[in-house]
Amino acid sequence: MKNILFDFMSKYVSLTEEEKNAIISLDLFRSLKKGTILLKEGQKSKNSYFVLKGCIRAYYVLEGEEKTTAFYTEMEALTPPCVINKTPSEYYVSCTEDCILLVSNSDMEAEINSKFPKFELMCRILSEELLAKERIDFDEFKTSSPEQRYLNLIQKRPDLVQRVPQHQLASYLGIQPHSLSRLRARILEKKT
Amino acid sequence: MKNILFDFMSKYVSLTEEEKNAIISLDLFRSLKKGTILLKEGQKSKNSYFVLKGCIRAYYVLEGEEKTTAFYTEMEALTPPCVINKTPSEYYVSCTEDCILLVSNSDMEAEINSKFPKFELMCRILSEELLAKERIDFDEFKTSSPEQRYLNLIQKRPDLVQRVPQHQLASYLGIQPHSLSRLRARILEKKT
DNA sequence: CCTATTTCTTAACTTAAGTGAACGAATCAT
DNA sequence: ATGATTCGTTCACTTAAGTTAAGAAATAGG
Repeated sequence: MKNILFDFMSKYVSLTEEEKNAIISLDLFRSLKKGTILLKEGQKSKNSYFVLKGCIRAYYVLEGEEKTTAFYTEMEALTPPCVINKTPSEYYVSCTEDCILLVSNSDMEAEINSKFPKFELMCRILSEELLAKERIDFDEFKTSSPEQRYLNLIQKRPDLVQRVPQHQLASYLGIQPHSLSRLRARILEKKT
Repeated sequence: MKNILFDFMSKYVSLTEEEKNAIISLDLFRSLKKGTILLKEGQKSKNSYFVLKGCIRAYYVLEGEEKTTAFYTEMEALTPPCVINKTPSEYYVSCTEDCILLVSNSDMEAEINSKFPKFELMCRILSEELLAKERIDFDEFKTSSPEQRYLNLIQKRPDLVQRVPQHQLASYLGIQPHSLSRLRARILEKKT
């Protein structure tokens, strides 16, 4: 697991043994069971998550309905908006599978970053990349139909379609579960 | 104009006179006429934009149609994905009004950031904030209907509805111009 | 293993968005 | 000023998504 992390980080900065040890000594690795809730609506939190194994999802509860808006799988990171804005969380985060996560908190990050400018640099580059990616995803979403979005998802994250329940995928695609069922049937018919 | 910039920056870091002078000496301020194209599809660019006055928009040309996906107005910043990913741009950026912009390039930013760790810190915080905001916007988009999105826009960015052509707003809302017209008529009827 | 719950699909109906055509209004270029 | 293009609205029609209800399939818990 440590190697997976350091491989990931090496894409951004090269680390000395001292720096690696500093990270390990923080003791950030956590094993969590499927269904574990990491963050609840209304809660204040300083925790960020990096998925080493498994899948976590962010979802709102609106009028009693769960609305899933994001999945984070291997090598993906989530710092919930409530951590950045220091406000109570608008949404829930839970493990959709057994997970191994890196859980860090923002105070600790600030300390590490001021001690190792290299980490500060890595965090800046990483969040710039994530922002660029998020904007492209948003743009694609805006400019395509539900059907195109589903076909696009099959191409780009085929694993998600397999490992995640349909009704969670539906709201991720911005539609009702019924519509996703119908849409899938429609696609199957076209193929034949 | 310089004051507007330094007021903005002061929310993130406090600057010494030396640092302010370093920024001014970079000579980043640009006045641009309405209609000026800042970035074209296929073009490689290292430029980021910060809007001091006016409005710029990002749009794709898909099957001959312009699809506007974002507007940036006063105090908003755009670093196009092509700058981050070092790839040819997927979209266009143009001025929808006469603008005063700060135009910086990524090489220069890297140099400044390594010289002044304070700027590195500011950039990290800023992009984390923008990422959090972008995710919330995306979540809201996913979980609401075109009509709700339009009503939401009137609340959150009433200026946009005034200063930007309808057909550009439409694709920003993820719908066809015709649908926006109809939707507006529908809302007016409900009110009476 | 069996029941209870959740999840997924299908179908019928309603509502809204996509599409194409037509028209007036606004804008732009000459 | 005027003719041409672009822009916004309206209408009729098509297509797809929202909604409600019902039942089959899968899953979880005892």
